[in-house]
Amino acid sequence: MNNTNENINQKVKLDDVANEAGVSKTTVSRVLNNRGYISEKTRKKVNEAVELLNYHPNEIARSLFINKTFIIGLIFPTTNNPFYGQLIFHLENICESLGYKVLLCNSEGREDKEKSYLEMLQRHQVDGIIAGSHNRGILEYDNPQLPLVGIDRYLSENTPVVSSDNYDGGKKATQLLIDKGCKKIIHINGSPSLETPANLRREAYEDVMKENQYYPQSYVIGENVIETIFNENPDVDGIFASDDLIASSVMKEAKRRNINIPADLKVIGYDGSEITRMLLPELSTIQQPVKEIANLAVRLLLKQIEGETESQIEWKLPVNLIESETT
Amino acid sequence: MNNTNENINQKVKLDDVANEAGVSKTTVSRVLNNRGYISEKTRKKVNEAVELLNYHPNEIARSLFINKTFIIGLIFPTTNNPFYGQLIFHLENICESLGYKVLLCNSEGREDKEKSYLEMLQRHQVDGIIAGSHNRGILEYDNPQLPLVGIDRYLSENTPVVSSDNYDGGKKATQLLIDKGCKKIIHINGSPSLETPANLRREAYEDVMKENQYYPQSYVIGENVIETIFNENPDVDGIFASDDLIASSVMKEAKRRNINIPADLKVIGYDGSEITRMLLPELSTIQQPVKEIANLAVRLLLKQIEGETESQIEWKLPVNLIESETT
DNA sequence: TTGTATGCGTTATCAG
DNA sequence: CTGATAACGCATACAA
Repeated sequence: MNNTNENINQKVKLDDVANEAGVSKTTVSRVLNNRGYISEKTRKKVNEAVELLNYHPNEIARSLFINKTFIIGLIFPTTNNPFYGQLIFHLENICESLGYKVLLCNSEGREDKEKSYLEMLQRHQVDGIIAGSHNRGILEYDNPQLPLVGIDRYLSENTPVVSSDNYDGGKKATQLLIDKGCKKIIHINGSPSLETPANLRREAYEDVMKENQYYPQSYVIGENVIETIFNENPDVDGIFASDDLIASSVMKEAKRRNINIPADLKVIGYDGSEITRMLLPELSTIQQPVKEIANLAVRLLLKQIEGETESQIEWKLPVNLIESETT
Repeated sequence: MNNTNENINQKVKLDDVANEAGVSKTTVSRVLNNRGYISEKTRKKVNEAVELLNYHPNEIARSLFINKTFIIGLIFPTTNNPFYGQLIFHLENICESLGYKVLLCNSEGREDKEKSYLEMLQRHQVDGIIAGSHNRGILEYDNPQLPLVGIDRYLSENTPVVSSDNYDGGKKATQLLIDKGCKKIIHINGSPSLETPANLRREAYEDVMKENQYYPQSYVIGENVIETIFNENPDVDGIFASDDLIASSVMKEAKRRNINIPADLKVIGYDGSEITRMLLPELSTIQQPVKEIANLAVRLLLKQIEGETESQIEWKLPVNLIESETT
């Protein structure tokens, strides 16, 4: 007893604290978790022993017993992207404030990685998963046991999806270009076959174009799309890109071709994440309410974890048009 | 037996698989872990049962037994930053490829958060921690039991630090500005009191300036530094910022003041992360070998985890000067 | 080649 | 108010 060296070579456990304090481990557990009645004297003894031995409860053992890990899995394409970087920051932040930790998974948009991550997270007994990526939704996300929320992504029939109001965003972007006098407006987006809510950006674009008697022309992101667009449409005077990175590539290519923005070509992007706003403030864009999206996603997930049911599946949060110099 | 509904309302465990296959759970465990001799027949039976019941081993229970979680804690200021976003992406990627998962912690550079994360990670029995942030090194990072690696950050006396060759980077940046004819060069950096390896960027700057008979002038990041710099030094013609985000702010302020870059003012940053290169390609910068840093950090950590010792503490990886339009 | 019994560190039940 | 004991799901030593 009173051996301050107990913690030298081995992790100290409940038993060690109990020995040090001269009580049973049940009592120590009770002190630590504030359960039942304990005399002030033993409480003090125990706390001193905890302090002395620098004891840290083993969450793994605890998790095994209570059958809950307080861990949330996050599956997104990559943190190396302004939008996802910001989203993941907020997701982690909110989880942390609610006592949850996050296991991070960079799927790189690859189905095989996503699949193995999903499996891994289940083995690790995560309490729930928040996933988003512009992948097809074929995955085994339909385990009814597993609390799940998608961000801008349909995961399975009944899993909640949180996203910005993509349709409204697409509408605002297209309308702005039209209002600014563009006649030949082109839209760039991911493949429609991915069936993500981001498709609504395209739908809105097409609807607004038609309403204004213009011919909608959407290109799918891929090898040299931007060059192709310029080559095939020398008279293009407006481009609505479905994210800011693409918009920045458009700007770069326009510069290379000596096309003046905004005089000859107007460009608007989508996302409006902090880093993009900082590094490319001249880009007009549709800003997503990233923090609110993260917040809602976490709350919907926790509801599921706590067994509450929520009938609403789709959640759309309002976007914000940022008019800058490229329009 | 042969009840396909066993997995409806409860997590299926080893015992369930054993029952289904008509063997003991020891046998199932052996099949799953490829240990000892098993007949082809039982192996097949077991695998079928696993398939049928959609069994996922409980990593938590496994971790408890083998006293290892295969989880690495990552403590960094925020994923909402091009450099850290990219670094964390690679760290996670490399860990994943080696069978480790990562618990993500956004410290926001706050000491209190960092402290509580550190505690949390230990409770969760992570196998090791990789941390980086421009904080002071006062934390309780000196638990000799806990494998640890710092990135651009001194954590404690003997914990390995991986960083870019900050001194060489600072030298290259400063020398470039001098070579380009700048006479009045100013450096912006974090507080020297933080005692991070990034201070070497400042040291190199000061050394090179003195060598060239120029007067070194360093400003510390803070409220309105950039405005202050321009106000106090109307004749400044070169700025070396210790990261690209600051450099971009310098560019913005210069634009506001109608100072022409690079004609009247040359600017160089530090980091050269992918996103910055994409969104602000015109910025000259010192590029860190992010992937190599991540790779080395993980390998050094795993060495510690596996009990190998490594005497070298400081690891400096070569930087790459990217000359673009701002110089 | 397979099965039984034990323990990893914790919490909860129940008895004292 | 406190302590002994079982159980969480798994992997190992030891038997058979």
